[in-house]
Amino acid sequence: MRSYRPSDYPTVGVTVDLVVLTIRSGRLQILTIRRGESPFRGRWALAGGFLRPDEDLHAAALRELAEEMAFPVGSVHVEQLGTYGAPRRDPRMRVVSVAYLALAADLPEPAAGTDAAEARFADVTDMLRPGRLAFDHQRILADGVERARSKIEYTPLAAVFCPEEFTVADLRRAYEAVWGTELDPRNFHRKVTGAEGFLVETGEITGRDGGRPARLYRRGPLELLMPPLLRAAG
Amino acid sequence: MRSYRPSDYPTVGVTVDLVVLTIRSGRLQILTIRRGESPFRGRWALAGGFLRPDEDLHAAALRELAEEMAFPVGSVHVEQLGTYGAPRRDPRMRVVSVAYLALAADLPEPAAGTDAAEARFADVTDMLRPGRLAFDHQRILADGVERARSKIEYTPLAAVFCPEEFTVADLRRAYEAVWGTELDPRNFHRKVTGAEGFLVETGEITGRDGGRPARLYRRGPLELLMPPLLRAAG
DNA sequence: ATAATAGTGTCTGTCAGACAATATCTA
DNA sequence: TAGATATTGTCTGACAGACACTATTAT
Repeated sequence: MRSYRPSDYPTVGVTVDLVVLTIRSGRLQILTIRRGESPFRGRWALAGGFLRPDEDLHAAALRELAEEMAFPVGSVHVEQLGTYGAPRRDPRMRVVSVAYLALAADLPEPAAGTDAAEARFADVTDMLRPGRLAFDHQRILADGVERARSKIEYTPLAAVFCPEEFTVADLRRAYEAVWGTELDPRNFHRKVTGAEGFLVETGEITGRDGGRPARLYRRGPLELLMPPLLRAAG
Repeated sequence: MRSYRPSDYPTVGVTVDLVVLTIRSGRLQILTIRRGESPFRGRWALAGGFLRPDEDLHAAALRELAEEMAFPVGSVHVEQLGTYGAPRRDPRMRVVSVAYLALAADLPEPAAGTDAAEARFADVTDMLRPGRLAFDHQRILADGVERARSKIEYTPLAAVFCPEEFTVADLRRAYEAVWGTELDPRNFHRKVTGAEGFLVETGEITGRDGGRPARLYRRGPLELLMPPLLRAAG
């Protein structure tokens, strides 16, 4: 029925929840907020909040991100992940949550928001275990991680996990962290440097490690990786 | 802010809208409903309606589908497409629409719903032209078509556009209709019959056309096509 | 020298696109 | 017979995984 009298439908709260992924210490990590109020008081949850009256969904996601992070929104990738609206997923009232996926390079320590007691990054593998996250956020996180894992197969998006200038090895370690696999450095190198437009050489090289210096690259203009990288082995 | 007093946030209507795609006369077609009331009265729009109090999002999509179609829900693929919530996308009130994508074999003629004056299938290429659809439904349709086009690359989903038993040529014509391209029948044949689990032979053959009879197949258990089919040429 | 990391070259198997050739029907 | 469609076979080029090998640094 497409009639718009408010009496026709119940009060529904619409929130925007965030799956914020980054790589720290070589491991894929997720931003979590410790809840300051009931239900699930003291438990960890995804960042999120209510959609505001005149706010687009995407804008709400960016706002939530900025609230939690004191954030340099430049090099962050944000995309809609999916919407979760099971009738009793929030015990207090009907809530439909639009989840967003955010991927970013090693972020500054999070700043706790208004009514969130605490914010931190936690290992994704840990938070994917049952009972670690409030509400249905474990499921949302699982969907977000799977989206990230498949998206870096056919887009150059893994570069957002790296600093502005990065080596091929940096990029490979980002893939390894997200996929949880090991890749052959030589085949990986050949593949990504051979993909026209994926990487742009800066002309500079590193000199810090105990090996041959590596060239530095920036993200190129390529948006779609054809053929895609394969998760099994690189 | 994650506090749940109703005064904190505005009234938001949540609807579920449907991009129902099928193939008729060799062309990809979309289910459209002629609107019976303002705004956009008399214009065509996607099927859809309000989420009910105790209803899951996916269940709402299936209900809308059944309402419009008098539907055999068996061989239909339904998945969430995305959520659209720009502040003034509906001129009357704030509406957040969760869009679903439904793919089905040649469907029975649609049955008009409660307050929809009329329902019909229309060519997708036609409805993608500006101004054909009400609200932001052109954008939602475009997203749905792109999702379908990419999804049949790496899943055996194109088979839902075919009858229960179908020939390799039937399947190829489904791909051609969705992608809007022509595929080499010989390479296509080799590819899909060679993909373990994509197709299961029924043992029967056709005899109706003016050529060599073709074997009949059913959908196999395969869920992910590796390597994927390529849109450019098959 | 040895360890460590960066990068190149090469081999082999698989699979894509192209298309010739064959099989089996209708008219 | 000609025409249409189904199916198989074959050729060639591109690219994957595997891995030997060279290059350049730190210790």
